[in-house]
Amino acid sequence: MSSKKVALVVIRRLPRYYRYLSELLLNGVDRISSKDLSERMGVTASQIRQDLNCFGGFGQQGYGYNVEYLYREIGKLLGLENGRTMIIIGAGNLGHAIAGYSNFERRGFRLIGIFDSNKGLVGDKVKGVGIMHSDDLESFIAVNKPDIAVLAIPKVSAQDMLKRLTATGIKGIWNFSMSELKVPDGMAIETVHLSDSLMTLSCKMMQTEME
Amino acid sequence: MSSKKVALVVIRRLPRYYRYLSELLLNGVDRISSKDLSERMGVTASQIRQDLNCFGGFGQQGYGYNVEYLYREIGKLLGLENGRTMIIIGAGNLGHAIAGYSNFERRGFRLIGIFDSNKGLVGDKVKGVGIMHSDDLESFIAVNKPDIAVLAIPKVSAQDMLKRLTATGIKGIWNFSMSELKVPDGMAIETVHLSDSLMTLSCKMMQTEME
DNA sequence: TAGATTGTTAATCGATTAACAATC
DNA sequence: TAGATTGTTAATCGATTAACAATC
Repeated sequence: MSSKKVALVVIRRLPRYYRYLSELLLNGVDRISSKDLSERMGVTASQIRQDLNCFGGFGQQGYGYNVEYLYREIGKLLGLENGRTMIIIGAGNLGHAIAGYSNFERRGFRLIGIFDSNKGLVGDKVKGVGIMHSDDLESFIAVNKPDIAVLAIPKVSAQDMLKRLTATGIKGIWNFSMSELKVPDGMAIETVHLSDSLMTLSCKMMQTEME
Repeated sequence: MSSKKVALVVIRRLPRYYRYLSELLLNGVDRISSKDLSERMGVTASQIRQDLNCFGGFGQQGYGYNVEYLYREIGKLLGLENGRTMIIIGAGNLGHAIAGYSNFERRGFRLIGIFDSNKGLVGDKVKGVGIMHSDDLESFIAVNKPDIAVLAIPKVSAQDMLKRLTATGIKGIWNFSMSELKVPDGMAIETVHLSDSLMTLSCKMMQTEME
């Protein structure tokens, strides 16, 4: 049933198209050609057309793309119209920071719970969402069926937690723990490797320093 | 002088090699072949050898690689032996989370200052480092010469702040703001796009959902 | 209709993998 | 020396760019 698998490099470019289209929309632009968009984004027009055609024909020959239509279609591809709900596991600094990140709501993600294994934190509220004890995770998920779990816990507990989450049938993991987690089929994972990212910056600095 | 430029895809793999080698070292393994390492990491041995040879020959025919030596050499490539110092700009949730992220110290990065434009926060300490007012940024940099500035501020202020930082001669920017920042030659930037990452996860979920 | 611009096929480029001679 | 494994070249694969026929 599934059309042939879309390359991850293409998927990773969709959010960027989405952001640019969102801005065009805000500026009242109602149509755009791949050439025009390519110049604003600093990519080739070919790439834009190729990328979009992985998912279907959203444009019209001789006209270009309708900004609002394309924006909404890419939103659908990104699953933003599904009204994703999420829970954060780990109410440390990082958990708090993610909870406080207002941009997610703008994209249709809704935080419905925060969990921590420290009983001292239970009952506190972050952005109006209460912190619950990790022991109650399974029962909460069974009732509220969140789409995404955000892992903001130390590396050592991450693998165990993933196992528990797998059993609950949760569909997406946004992983900030250091671990290299393997997820079963039918589950999606996206890892943000902060420490790798900082080392990459440092390496880039080495390169520029010796130019 | 610079040997031919190393591809970014290769640079981005170095931190991962570094982590694996660190673990081998911890486990007392003192030599490893590209084949053995490739199996542990789930990549090809060819790729490991190609990647390493972008920077020089670190191995020995018939023997493989000395773990400690290779670990230290990759550490050098990553600039981890430079003892990088960093400042965080923006003491909101994200700034706090980054400050509290102990993994950076382990890799030789040292936080020496935090700045915020909110006078109410000035004087507070995070992880033993005091929050200063943004007005004092330039004078602080002039005296303490930090290597890296972490941008944990809203999108609107990011472009301005980058301009100020450019004037100070700072060499690396770790950017958590939404903006697509352009940096001048001689400056390195690494952007962490949290909201793009979350949308990517959501898109991956769409793909797995329809399999 | 003529002009514009897509969707798509073909050509190019770069990155990954395979193969093997060099050598420890 | 023989066996092992690198460093490096050649082959393959995939992603990007160019070109153009289809068509609005």
